[in-house]
Amino acid sequence: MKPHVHQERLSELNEKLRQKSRKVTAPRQAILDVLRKHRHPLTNKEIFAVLPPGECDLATIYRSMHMLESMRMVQRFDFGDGTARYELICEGDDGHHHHLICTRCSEVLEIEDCFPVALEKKLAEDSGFKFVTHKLEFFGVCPKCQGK
Amino acid sequence: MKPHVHQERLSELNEKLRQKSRKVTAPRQAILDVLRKHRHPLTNKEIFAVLPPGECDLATIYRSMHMLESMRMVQRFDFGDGTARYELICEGDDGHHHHLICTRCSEVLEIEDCFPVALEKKLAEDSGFKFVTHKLEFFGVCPKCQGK
DNA sequence: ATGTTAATTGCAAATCATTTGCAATGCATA
DNA sequence: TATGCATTGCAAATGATTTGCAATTAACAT
Ligand SMILES: [Mn+2]
Ligand SMILES: [Mn+2]
Ligand SMILES: [Zn+2]
Ligand SMILES: [Zn+2]
Repeated sequence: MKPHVHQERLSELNEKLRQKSRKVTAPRQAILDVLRKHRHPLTNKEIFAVLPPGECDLATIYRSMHMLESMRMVQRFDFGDGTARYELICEGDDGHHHHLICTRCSEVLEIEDCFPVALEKKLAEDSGFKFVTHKLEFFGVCPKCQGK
Repeated sequence: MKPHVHQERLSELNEKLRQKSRKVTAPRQAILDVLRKHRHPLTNKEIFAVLPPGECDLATIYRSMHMLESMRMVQRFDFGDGTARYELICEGDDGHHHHLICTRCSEVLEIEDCFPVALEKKLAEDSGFKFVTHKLEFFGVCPKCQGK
């Protein structure tokens, strides 16, 4: 890959990792590179499949995603099929957003709007709950799949 | 259990099952009885635990829930912990609703409001998707758990 | 009431995603 | 370069769910 891209990523990684006595390793760099190239959430197995053979063990990907999630570098999503998906969190973004998923071909649309924040507040007040968040995903049939 | 309750449930079951050459069996009746007694979603294991020993195999519960879901007698929910939960669908209801779950003690509050229907329409128009639905769950810390 | 037949069940083994133990390896810092 | 702790690969363990199959049973026609 291009050196400057590598450097850029590395320094960004360094920043966030060094503070927590975490190491910048080849597997972690490789995983972040994969996530960079995709705009939609990926499963661990998908990341593993994209990675050059022998580059990184699947168990390492699982461990890495947990770590990256805990340090807010990736956001975890659940499409209801029993498999976790992860997306890189962009600069100055909290990662919170939603998707519209085709139930036939699994195409994914990124959804910018986030409604329930308003409802969230109301819920928190009414229920006495604090730190209220939500998970929301939309499902439907995409234009291509509507034919049959 | 009381005879008339049994009859009531049995006839309701009969109605829905007979049409599809499905059988009214003891395990299915027992499972529905358990769901009747609970207002919040239950996992298959929870249903299994409540059932009298030897009443029904866990695999049978899994199979029954699939069937009951396919005939719209139960609604499946996903709280993001990798375990499916099911709730009985009441008469004249489509089962669609949401929850507010305490991330500390797992207490569940049923949420009546459903926002995203409006957003759903807009999404469908903008994207060309059809049959758009959504899954939405809220998470937070309940009053009891806020102490520490 | 009894027989026929297809649906259903229990049980064990198989799957699938995810986690974990542990010895070997590799980063960060002195 | 040496040291120490984080990290990795690999294999085995877990936990939820599914599945194959022979035995059982509900539904319905004798
Ligand atoms: Mn996304
Ligand atoms: Mn509910
Ligand atoms: Zn949102
Ligand atoms: Zn809703």
